Amino acid sequence: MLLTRASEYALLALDIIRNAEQPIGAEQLATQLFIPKSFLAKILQGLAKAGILESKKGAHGGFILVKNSNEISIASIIIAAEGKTPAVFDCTQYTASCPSGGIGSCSISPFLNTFQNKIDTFLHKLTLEDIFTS
Amino acid sequence: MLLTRASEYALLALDIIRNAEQPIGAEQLATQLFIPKSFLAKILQGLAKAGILESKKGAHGGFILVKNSNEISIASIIIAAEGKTPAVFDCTQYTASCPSGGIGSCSISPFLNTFQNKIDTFLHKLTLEDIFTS
DNA sequence: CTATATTAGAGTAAAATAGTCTTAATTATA
DNA sequence: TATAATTAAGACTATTTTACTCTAATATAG
Repeated sequence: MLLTRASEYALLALDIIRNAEQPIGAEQLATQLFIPKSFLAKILQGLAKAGILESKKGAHGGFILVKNSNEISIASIIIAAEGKTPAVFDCTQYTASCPSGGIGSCSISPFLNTFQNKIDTFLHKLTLEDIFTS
Repeated sequence: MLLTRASEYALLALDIIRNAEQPIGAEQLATQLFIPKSFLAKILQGLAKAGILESKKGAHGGFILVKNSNEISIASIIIAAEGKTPAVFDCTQYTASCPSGGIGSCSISPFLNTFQNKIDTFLHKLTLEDIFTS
């Protein structure tokens, strides 16, 4: 699979956060979504580090959006949630055993690159607003 | 990652097979590509079952293409190699714990479906000939 | 008949996924 | 200022997937 549960949870949580007026805590989000709190908390931390969310500590703290929904790309959300760009196939992971001489020089690299670019472009053009207002 | 090594090896092997006149054995392909023979053999079996390759047993046996390169979609190759369609995110895998009431009814399903369709379409339109003659 | 191949299926080691748990830091409010 | 609420950080763990291997059976050219 291209995406893991981290992206799923991130997007589900952001849909709630974007419609809220006040900061929402990890616990409330987790309860509302029926997902594990501590795992969600980790994901929200990542979104905050990426500058997508602002976190407020202490009583009545929680998370709020930093920008408008239409200024947040789905790509940035997924990259923050996954910790990396979602890859079609990552040759660099197998550096030591690349059948071809060097990374990116085998017969299937052109296809892999084209495919990856399609995905990157799709995700960068889409915003948080786009995917929920269909 | 969307694809695993099975797809990588399948495509690399098919590039060699399509340029050959005679059946090529799993061993020769594995040697030529510097990849494990028994693993490749398994993948080639899958391609044969899918009707992409014809396998010939016994001495001087091996694998040959059943159709022309431009009649074999990349989708069919990848599905045969992976044993399933490459999925963006497979909700059905988590049936028991779907936060939303039912599969396909949560707030991110429209996005997931659109994304998946983009990928499916891309892979179905591409043929084995396309990806090597660029 | 025999050497050469694929076929089928079980088994396995390493890595990734999907979490948990604990301790520390911060802050609103009584 | 004490305290309850809340995020932050990092180590730890169970389960699943990936990427294989191995063995025995089957088929076939010569």
